[in-house]
Amino acid sequence: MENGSYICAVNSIDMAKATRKKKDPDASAEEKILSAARAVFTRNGYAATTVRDIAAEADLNFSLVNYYFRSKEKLYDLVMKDAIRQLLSGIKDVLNDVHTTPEEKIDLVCVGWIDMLLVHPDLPLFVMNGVANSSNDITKELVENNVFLTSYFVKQLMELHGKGKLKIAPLHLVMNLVSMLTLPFVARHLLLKTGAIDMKIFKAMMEERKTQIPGWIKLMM
Amino acid sequence: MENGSYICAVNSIDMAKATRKKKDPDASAEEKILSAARAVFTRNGYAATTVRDIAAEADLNFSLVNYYFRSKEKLYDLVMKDAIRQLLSGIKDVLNDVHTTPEEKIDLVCVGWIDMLLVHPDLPLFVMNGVANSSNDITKELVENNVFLTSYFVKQLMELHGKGKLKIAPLHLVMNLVSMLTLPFVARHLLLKTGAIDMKIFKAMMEERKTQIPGWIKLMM
DNA sequence: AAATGTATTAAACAATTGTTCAAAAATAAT
DNA sequence: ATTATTTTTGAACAATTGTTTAATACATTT
Repeated sequence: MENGSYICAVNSIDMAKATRKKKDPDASAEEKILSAARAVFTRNGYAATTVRDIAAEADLNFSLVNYYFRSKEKLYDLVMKDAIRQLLSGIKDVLNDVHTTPEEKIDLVCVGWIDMLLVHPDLPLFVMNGVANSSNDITKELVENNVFLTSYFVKQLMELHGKGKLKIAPLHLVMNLVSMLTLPFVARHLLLKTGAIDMKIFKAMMEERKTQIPGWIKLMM
Repeated sequence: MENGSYICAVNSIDMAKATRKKKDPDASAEEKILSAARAVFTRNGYAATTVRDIAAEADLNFSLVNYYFRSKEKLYDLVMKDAIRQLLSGIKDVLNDVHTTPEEKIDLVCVGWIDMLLVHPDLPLFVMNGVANSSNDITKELVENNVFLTSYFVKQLMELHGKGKLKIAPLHLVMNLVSMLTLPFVARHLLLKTGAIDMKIFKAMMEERKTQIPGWIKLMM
């Protein structure tokens, strides 16, 4: 890293922190804060989260949050960028594989996406809120992990659509796929709080959808 | 009523500015605060909204907010309950109509729901956030407008499903319907900010989906 | 052991928050 | 016109916020 870069040297105090050597094997404080921030931000959102909440979750003095991450906002941006990557980067690889058919991609995405959401069910709502009022930094992360129009999957679909071998418009197909995969997780509190279903049934349904959604999508094709 | 209630269009940035100026001078202070609260809460959420923000939006002294509504939280509960009603009560009537077939209900719900969301595109995300950390009062409003398991529509579907005249499980059908209708609005900032599509294309696609979603759903049946 | 650098703590900071309250202004009732 | 009631205002409040800073504890290097 360019320690001596004059641009960085302007703010020497901040840079000392930013370029701090992590040779210490006991860097658990920074890690603990980051993972605590992930938990609290995801649970309560940016505005409802305090620096002291994060420190309490990490069981550390609250000054350490600013010591390691300089500000609440910078820490949030970090967490949000990770969340976006977690949400999108997985399906990005699948959809850009040149050796699989569109049908195979759909099968893989459905299983992978739902498996991921079963582990991180709050991620979609968290990211959607973050995107709504996003900084330039976050928008950049979005573009880099964008998968909706630039993927090889969509390219394959557009080719089929041009030949008349695909009924549905590619963008509608992607919308339907993402919608059916994601919204149940976003809206699950509504189902659970009203007593419509319980958590056990919800999980079972999501397991079913791993194989059913590909079938429904293929009916549209 | 319906003067200051959720007046905003799909292009929330432009419309928010346009409608912010022309406030009804004849509206009472209480009404002005309520409609201002609707706008600010829906835009920024509960925690990021201050009583002074609401008063500024209503162009009134900030003490009047507590004078008329006793507390920020009570005002928020009021707005949230209205939002839930706005979101769910419409489709509730359609789905409980004993004189229409399931197919007819699907047609009506798709048009009505998308028309509503084109006028109030921020409503789903706002309500989903509200449900996630909801009070008993709000949960009650949810149950009363619950439509997912108690509706006549689902009853019709379960009867067909029992007779083997419906392939898809009723609950999955409802999930798919609501998902395909709603998620594009929740996730639209992601599409817009990445430059995948612009607002004009988005609106056009939503118009298409009014008639296409019923077709796709019927393929699953 | 001494010196140096890093990690952690506690205290303090100004700014902002929701809420209250008494006085003032406006309106209604007598 | 005088009184009574309601509406509006501005100031004040205690609590909480993110951030900074100086002092302390710990670790590593010399």
